[in-house]
Amino acid sequence: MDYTTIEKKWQKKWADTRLYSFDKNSAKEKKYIMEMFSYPSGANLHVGHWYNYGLSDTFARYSRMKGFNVFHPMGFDAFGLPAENYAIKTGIHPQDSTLKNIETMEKQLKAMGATFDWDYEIKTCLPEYYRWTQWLFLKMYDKGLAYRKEAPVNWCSHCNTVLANEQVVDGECERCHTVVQRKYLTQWFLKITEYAEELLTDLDKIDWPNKTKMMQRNWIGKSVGGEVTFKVDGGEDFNVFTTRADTLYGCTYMVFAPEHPMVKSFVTDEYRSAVEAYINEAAKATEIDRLSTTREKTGVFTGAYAVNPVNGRKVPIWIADYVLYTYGTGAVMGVPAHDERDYDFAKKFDLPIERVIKAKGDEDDSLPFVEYGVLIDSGEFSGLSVEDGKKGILTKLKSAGVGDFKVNYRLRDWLISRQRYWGTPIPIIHCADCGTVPVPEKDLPVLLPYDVEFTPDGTSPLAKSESFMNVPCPKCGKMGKREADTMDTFLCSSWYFLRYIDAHNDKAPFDKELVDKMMPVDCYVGGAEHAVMHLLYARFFVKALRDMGILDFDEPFMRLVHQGTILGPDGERMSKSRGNVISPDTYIEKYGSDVFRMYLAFGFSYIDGGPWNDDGIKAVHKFLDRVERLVEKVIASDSPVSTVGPAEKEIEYALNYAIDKIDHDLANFQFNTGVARLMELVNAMYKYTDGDFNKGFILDVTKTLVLLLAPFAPHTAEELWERLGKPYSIFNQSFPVCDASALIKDSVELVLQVNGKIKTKFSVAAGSDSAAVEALVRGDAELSKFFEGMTVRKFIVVPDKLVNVVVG
RNA sequence: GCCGAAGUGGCGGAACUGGCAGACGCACAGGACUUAAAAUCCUGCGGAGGUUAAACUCCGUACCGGUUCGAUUCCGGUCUUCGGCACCA
Repeated sequence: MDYTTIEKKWQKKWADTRLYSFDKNSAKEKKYIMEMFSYPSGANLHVGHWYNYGLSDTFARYSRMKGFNVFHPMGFDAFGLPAENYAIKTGIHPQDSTLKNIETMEKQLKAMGATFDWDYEIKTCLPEYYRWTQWLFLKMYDKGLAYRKEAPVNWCSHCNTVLANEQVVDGECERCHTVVQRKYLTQWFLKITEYAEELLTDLDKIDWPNKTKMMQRNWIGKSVGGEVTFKVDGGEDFNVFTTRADTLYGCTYMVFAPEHPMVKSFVTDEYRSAVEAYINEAAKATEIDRLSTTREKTGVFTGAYAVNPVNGRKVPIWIADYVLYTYGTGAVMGVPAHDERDYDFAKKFDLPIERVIKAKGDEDDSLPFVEYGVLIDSGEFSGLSVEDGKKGILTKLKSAGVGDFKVNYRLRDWLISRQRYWGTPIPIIHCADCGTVPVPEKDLPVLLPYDVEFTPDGTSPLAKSESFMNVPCPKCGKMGKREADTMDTFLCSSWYFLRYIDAHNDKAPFDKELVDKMMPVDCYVGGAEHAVMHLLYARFFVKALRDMGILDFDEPFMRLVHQGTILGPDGERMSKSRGNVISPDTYIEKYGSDVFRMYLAFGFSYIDGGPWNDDGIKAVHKFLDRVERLVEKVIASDSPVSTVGPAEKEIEYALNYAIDKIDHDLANFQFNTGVARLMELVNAMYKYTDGDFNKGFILDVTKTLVLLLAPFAPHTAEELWERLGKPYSIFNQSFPVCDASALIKDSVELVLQVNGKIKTKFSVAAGSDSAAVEALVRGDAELSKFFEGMTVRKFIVVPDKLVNVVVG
């Protein structure tokens, strides 16, 4: 078959007849299926796009044939750093390169022959979209969920610019190799931490891969403990968070994060220069390095002391970079006897180590001892269990007003400010008198000006546009300045699934009723690299919007599937520098998109991915040709047979087995085994049609075969459906239903094991109970000879599966 | 380093809740068809031993150990590879 030609033919017909146009008013049950939209980076679709979109489309087609009203939209995550960097390098404006890339990708996505309804397409860089991103930001602001505070950025003093983490290589700027510094800027945050608890508990409501839920749980990082108020000797109070309040008597020193603002106030003159030098050094280390448990601990004494509220004891205050300012209170109590990191630190700097927990029995008694035991040398609390000790100590501190029970989360608020051009402008005006003033709704969108100098020179690109920056304050009318930063692109992707549903609404981001009806997304497919950030931000957005009354459900994505990664033929991640990039285009030209898609379906376990292999694609090509020959052979046949005998029974079995399995496989994204079952069916049909056969019978089987093939190879199936004389379109047909009665077998084969080793196989009537099988085995000389003369200790029968005779 | 996964023939991969390891396909080998090749069709194909050929025996799911009548599957440990680590998206 000339796949390229028939693909063009059917793509045109599908488009002309608007076959995949979504009908909002359909009476059928809706199914919202979507893939993570793509970033319009390079010019052409990558194998990864095909793998994600092509096979999700197979799932969408299957869902459609299963009777659902499928909503399957597509769009582009069009803002972001790469386009801006490309512009800095080439001088081509991000908007021009992005829109051009989108055009190319649209064309290629259409050539894929997927069921996308392009009427609902989204491009996040267009004002008609980002206008509503701004609107949603303002809602967050109104609700008190958006606020400003100081936060560090990576700063390259040579390039005079903020660097993304990606642009920092070994602590240096990737372009000029200047050592990157931490610089503090006032930036916008969204209060995702307010939703920490719900983000954690609602994971139980959704059908997501366990590993993804686990990663989100750990990212949110709930710890139950308490806060203890210490006092700087001769200075202010400060809090530390601890999950081990029971070890408070064992606190022998205190550690502050180097960037903690209090450090400057209590450091003594004698230690000031050493502390400042350390703070500067610490500013260079990455967070990953700082959290490393094997890295040599560093730190300096500040000269100051802290007073332990439980016993009035004074302990030295140090600073060390293993304490992070962003977690807890930015200060921790050092209990070296019962914490690994504190132990390492105390050993290195020769700080006292005092044991306050003893093992319950004669367990391991070495330090650090991090197990739960019994309190010792802890005043009135000695003798208590760890659990009771925590409660007792915190209760006492609480009544004295120097502590309380507290739950802490590792999750931090979401920093959304970006000192870049190619993003959604933050709709805020800074006024000398009124402070931060939101742009009134009627003035949205705040348009991103086209003509802006975005080469890095120390300020946000937008700050350099006079016409953009200088506007009257909406409150008092005096001249103010616009916010010059843009938003993190993760904001664009935190609500696009809502906009798809009502993509052209120019009165609101979307119609509430429509969104409540269509959401949540029934199946969301995308890479595991988004397991935490994007997927957590989107969940947060939905919960925040729900609390504002903008929508009425709790979770955006009911089911989540991660596709794997297709590697280069060498087993390495595809990259231009490695020269192992497989371009789909050359294969599409040669074999067509059905063959390409079906190879991706057959050659890999969907969630694992794996290395590309040219031989595999030939195999699929061969298979589709084989299906075509079979169809032609059946149509052309004038075989006179019309009887239905054992051979037909066998085909019935093979057919229904295939329907049953393929149905299950498609529902579970197990495309590779689905194709394998199709191949088995085709093999059986070849055997059956070798010689004379019942044409009427096999013609029906062939039609069902083509229906089963349709989600995997849509163009080919549509073509074969037409050749079989069936009416357009195969995608308005129902997916075949398995006839369970054809799968019932009279007898089954059982395995006979002796001591777990297979000896032989034998047949029994299907459904025979254990007693009957045991009697049969014992009574049959051919079977019992395998354990003749031995003492049978146990006789295990697993009905319809096996027999294991345990002898001793 | 921390968090989360993965490891099965020469290769891609299969094995639903612990029950015949290797489905399906590739590669390879042999055969049929052909003047020949391609295409197509048929047969074989984890390793070692064994046999004229079979039968049969042992080993085998990264490695070490455990639970169990029985482990690719569950538990503990080790190694390797991959994803994420808050400004790539």
